[in-house]
Amino acid sequence: MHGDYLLGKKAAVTGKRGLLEDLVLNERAQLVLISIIENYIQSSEPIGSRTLSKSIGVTLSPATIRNIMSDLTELGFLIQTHTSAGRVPTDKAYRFYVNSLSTPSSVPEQIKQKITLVSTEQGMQVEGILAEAVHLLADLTKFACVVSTPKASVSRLQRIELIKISEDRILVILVTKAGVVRDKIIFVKDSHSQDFLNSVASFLNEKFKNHSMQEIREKIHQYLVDDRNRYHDLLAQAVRLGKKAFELNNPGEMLIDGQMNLLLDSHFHKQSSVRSLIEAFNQKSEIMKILDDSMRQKGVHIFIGIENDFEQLHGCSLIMTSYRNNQNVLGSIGVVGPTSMDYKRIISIVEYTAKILSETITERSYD
Amino acid sequence: MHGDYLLGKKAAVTGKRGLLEDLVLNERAQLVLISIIENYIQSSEPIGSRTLSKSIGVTLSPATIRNIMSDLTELGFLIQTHTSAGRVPTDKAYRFYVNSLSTPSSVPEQIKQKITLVSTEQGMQVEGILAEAVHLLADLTKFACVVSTPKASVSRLQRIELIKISEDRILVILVTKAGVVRDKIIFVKDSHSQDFLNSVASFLNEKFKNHSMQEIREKIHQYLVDDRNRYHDLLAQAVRLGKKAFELNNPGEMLIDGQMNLLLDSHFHKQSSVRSLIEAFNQKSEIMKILDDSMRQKGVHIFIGIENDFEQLHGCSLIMTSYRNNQNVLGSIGVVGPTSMDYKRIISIVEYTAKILSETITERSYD
DNA sequence: TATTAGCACTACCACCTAATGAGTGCTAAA
DNA sequence: TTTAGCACTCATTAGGTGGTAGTGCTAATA
Repeated sequence: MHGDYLLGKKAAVTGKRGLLEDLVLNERAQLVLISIIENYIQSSEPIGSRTLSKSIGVTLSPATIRNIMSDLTELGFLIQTHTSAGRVPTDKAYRFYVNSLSTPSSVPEQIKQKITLVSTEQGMQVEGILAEAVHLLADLTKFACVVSTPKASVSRLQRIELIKISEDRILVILVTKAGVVRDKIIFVKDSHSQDFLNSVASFLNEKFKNHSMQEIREKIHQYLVDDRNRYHDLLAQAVRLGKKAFELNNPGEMLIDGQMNLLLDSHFHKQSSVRSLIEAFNQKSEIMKILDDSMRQKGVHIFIGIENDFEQLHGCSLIMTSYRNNQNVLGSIGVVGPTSMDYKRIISIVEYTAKILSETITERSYD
Repeated sequence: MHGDYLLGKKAAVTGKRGLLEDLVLNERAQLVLISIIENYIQSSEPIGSRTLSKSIGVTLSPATIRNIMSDLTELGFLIQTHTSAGRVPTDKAYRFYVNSLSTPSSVPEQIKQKITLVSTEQGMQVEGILAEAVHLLADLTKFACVVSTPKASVSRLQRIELIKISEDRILVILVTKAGVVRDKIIFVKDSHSQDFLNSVASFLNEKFKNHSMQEIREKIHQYLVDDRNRYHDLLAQAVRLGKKAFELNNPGEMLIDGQMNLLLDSHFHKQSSVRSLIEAFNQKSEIMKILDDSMRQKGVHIFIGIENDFEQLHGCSLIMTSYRNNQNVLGSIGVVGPTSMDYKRIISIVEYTAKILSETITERSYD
């Protein structure tokens, strides 16, 4: 048993592990661990002491490395698939590795050029831009990629339009500040003239322009409970139609691309993991939750292995980040891949894609 | 050599094969062939003479069956993976099988109920209905399913609306008779007032309501080349804006669902076929072509193996059919699966789903 | 005391072999 | 025309072998 052998001074003095574990590994152990991880990311094969002793920069004999490996295994950073096999990093190891990545690596110029292409086409709808972005990301990373469409509740109103389609149907067009156009049809009992609908629309526009859908719904609710408004005909009708128009029936959507890429990856070859991947992508709501969470905080979010709450994705790592216009965070975009992905590379690509996506959407926004 | 042994009377008299080959197999040979196919569809394993002699209805000794099989092999209906293996049906056999399916089998009540669910939700956009339909189809068949959105060119105008979004941007809303709402933003040099846009829109509505986009584009082109119209200011502007508004920039889209289902199928386990499937679904335009073709003719279209023109899909069979409202064929929907799929079952499900989809969309149409 | 060399041991892997069995084609008898 | 019988083929499986890449432990070394 080597025990304290790996521990840095802090831990050696206090004897504590737990939360401090990252600090606890001495430099050489860190070097070995990172080296194993990077080798494994490249080769996808268990790393042995001899192999490592050659590829590692410092001169360390296989035996020494074995000792270190043995301790790392005991600390839960490595596992062996069987007695006489090399070591494979655990989720914990990847977490350590990702935490140790201080300087974000830059995206190669060649890839940057590919990503910039998204923004060229004019007049494209926001959904089209998102679809192109997620497709591009899937193509570059060769993993599955997801993007959520701009959240209806946070986006602010640029304009509402009511169009009489038939006696009992009204087409509602909502244009948000972010340039997203949403249409839906509402059903009414009494027929209204187009002129009347125009007045209602201009009333709603005046009242609610620049407010978020969330706010609008709240205000409408207030109008509704205030009895005084009953006697003002236009107002009453406007509120009634507005309630339907702004009702949240769009549950927030997401686009997926490159799901099949995952199945080329050797880590997902087992029948069982294919099945759970299929289930995962069928049940979009769970992935949606993760995307939503990533919207709330800044920067890139990384979920390694079991760190995400969705059991079907426990064999995967997720790299998520948000995109925005210059006013609001709109949605998020990210990658789903094997835990042994090349984090440096993928993180930087996701980050850069989100940046370009944000710029492209900002250009089209009305703020 | 048994040669004529299998041939029906017609062929025995004339000695012709070629196009008549279907007629050429005598009844017993047909029975054997169909039995092999149905067994193989169930088991996905090469069928031997002994197995077949048990499962087949008529009493035929393995030896007899071997003779028949031998001839069927020679005629190109069966192949052997190796000398001592059972027989596997060829594309030609499936074609024969599908042609021989006269009475379309009915969909089980249980599945019918599932399919009817699509139509329940009110106020859903057409795209949403399509997405649900294709998802359902993928779920029921456990294969990949595709659906094309209603073609812009054939759909007829219900209403156009022009909304000033900013000084140089106009939001165009097109509502088609089928209930599809398309929006796009066009860029203009000179600023127009909303009032002016309203006049333009009502002019366009009056002129073009009920016309197909294709027709409208042609008419606009005529206006443009007619010099007399230059001096009519509203008309000239209307035509200019109309040209942009009706320009076909929406290349026709399609939705895919259940791609990953294919990878559970044993026939696609090889690396190479996974790769070509990924390519196939990445290059949507080719699948789009097939969907488009299926729109032009009535009924269910079946492409077995190499019968479709898209090389990446030569290992697959496609079952396609169109959906419509009560006026027009709008698009098509179908399944991509292994050549050894259960044709009876899949065909009936595709047919029924398209029927329900058509009904649902007809309800929402404005004709 | 930390490191390393040496050694016994383990388990996968690739290769071979032989036995099994499901399938065939051919021939001769019913 | 059908079928029984037989020789043959070849994929698959199980068992056995040597090689290899890895381990852990111990003793020697710097």
